[in-house]
Formats: sequence, C-alpha cells, structure tokens
Amino acid sequence: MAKKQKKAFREFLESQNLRLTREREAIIEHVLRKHGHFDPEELHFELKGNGAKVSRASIYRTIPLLVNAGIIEKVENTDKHAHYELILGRKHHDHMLCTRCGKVIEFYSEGLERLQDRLCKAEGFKGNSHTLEIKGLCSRCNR
Amino acid sequence: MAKKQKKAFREFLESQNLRLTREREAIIEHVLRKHGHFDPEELHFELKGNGAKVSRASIYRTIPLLVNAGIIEKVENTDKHAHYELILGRKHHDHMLCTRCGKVIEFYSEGLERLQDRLCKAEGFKGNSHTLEIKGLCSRCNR
DNA sequence: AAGCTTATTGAGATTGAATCTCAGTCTAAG
DNA sequence: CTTAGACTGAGATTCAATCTCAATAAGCTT
Repeated sequence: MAKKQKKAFREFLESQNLRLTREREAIIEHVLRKHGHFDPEELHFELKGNGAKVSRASIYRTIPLLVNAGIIEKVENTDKHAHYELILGRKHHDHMLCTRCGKVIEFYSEGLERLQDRLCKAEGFKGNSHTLEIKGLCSRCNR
Repeated sequence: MAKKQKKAFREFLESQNLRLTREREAIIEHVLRKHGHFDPEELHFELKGNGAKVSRASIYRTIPLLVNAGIIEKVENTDKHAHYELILGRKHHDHMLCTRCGKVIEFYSEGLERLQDRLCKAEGFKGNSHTLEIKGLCSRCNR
C-alpha cells in the first residue's frame, strides 16, 4: 500500500506542472506512515530525526499541495495551530472531541451522510466535503 | 432584547468572581448589535470608531469569556484567524460554505440534531455542542 | 548524456494573530 | 470611604506561517 496515495500525488503535481522532489517524496512517505492527527512542526521534527533533510519551509509549502491533491485534510482542534490527517484511502469519518481529556473519537454514519446530501440538495448546494465535530465529554470523563 | 445575553454575561462573571467593567460592557453590547460572523480585529476597529476606548488586549481577553458564558461561539472559516458568531438567543444552525465565492449558508435540521444525539449515545459520549461545516459550491457558482 | 528552462529548496527575515507584562486604575464589598 | 484584588492599556513578546532570494535540481528536449 501507500502506492495509491503516491500515485495520486504524482498525478496531481503533474497536472499542475509541479515537480516531485526528494523533499516532497520524503514528506508524503512520512505522512503515509502516520496514524491519527499531526501538525507541521511534528512532521519537521520527525523527518529530521529520520535523517531526511527537509526544511520547515518545504513542509509548510508541501502541506497545501497534499490538501489540494485530496490526500490529507485539515482537522480543527481546540489548539491554536493547524492539524491534519490522512484521508485518501481511508474511510471518511467525523470526530467527537472530549473537552476534558482531549480524547478524539472517530465515527461514521451512513445515515448522517445521506441526510447531509439531502440538506445540500434542498439548498441547491453541491457539497463535496464536510467536517462535523461534536464537543462534549467522553464516557470516562462523564462521571 | 439584548437583555437576556447581558444578564447571562453578568451572571457568568459573578459566578467566576469577575467584574463587569465598562470595557466588557461595551464589547458585549457591540457584539449583540452585530449580525453574522466577526473577528477580534473587526471588533476593535468598530469599537474605536464608535468612540469606545477599548484596547485590543481587552478584546482578546473578553472573547474567551463570552465563549465560556455561552454567548458567542467560534466558527471555523477558510481564513487563518478566528471568527465568532452570536449564539445565545439565536437558533442553532450549521454552515455550508461556498469555496468559490465565500458565501455562507446557514441551515438547521431537526433530524440532524436527533441523529447526532443518537450517535453520541452509541459512543457513550455526552455531546453539548457541535459544528458541521459543509464545503462545496453554492447554486450560483455551480453552473 | 548534456543542455536548458523553470520549479524548488533552505536559511533567515518577516508578518500577523494572539498573548503576556506590569504599573496605574477601577470595581465591588464591607 | 477604604481596601483587596480584578482589570486595563501600551508595548513587548511569542510563535505559527509566509516570504525572500541566491543556489540547486527536476525533467523536458535534443
């Protein structure tokens, strides 16, 4: 695996007349190995530890490319800086966020997806992505 | 109107041993007069124009208080900095965001609310607020 | 494989939203 | 009216994110 996302990235770059450099390759490969959410500084730190020489600037420059290529997506957290997660090749899901312990629960509901489609149709809106974040207390914290 | 939100704010401040100052009062009164989304710098600029003398620092310090008091809520936009909107006394709603023209459509669905309650229950999660943002193209841009 | 055009990189400067500092001020309780 | 401690404003500071620009490398062309 991982082939699929790299292929998508390569094709995206090509379509934009952009180049697949060692740096961009190191970044996407690292992202594909990650589970859960991550942020740019974290990527930078980990890539440095890996021996890859990729500057902070390149990371910040590559992230929007990965987003536009549909490979990762920004997820909104409580935190002040941006967080991302891999989406291409993963099943879509939404998040519940525990405001006490910070736990993130991923969930998926077919009914929710269908309902949203219906709501969009009612507004004449062509939705192509969405983010649903429910804040509250997880089962452990709610006692 | 506007009484209701000011009362809630006063009670919130009291419960936290905080004080209702002229500055905080000017801020909440201005917020109550606003429609739609706003950001801190905008508030600062407008309050200055109003003749109210409220520093940028006080605005940034007051906003989290209004959020904690349940009077306003952060809304996530495409932009890099934080945006807010009045929620206390308004009906809850979610957003569709046109990625082409920036138009924001507010919508509400009872079914959506109920479905979310059910999903929370299934996870043992006690949800107490949520944000659903659908990105796509509005009817005008989708041609 | 060499040449060439143009995208890309990295280090450091820069921006800008948000936060912090601290001395002077004001609120609210007694 | 007094007092304790919350609050304010101006400016400094932080820090994520972006920009600059000279040096480098991708990848098409021959």
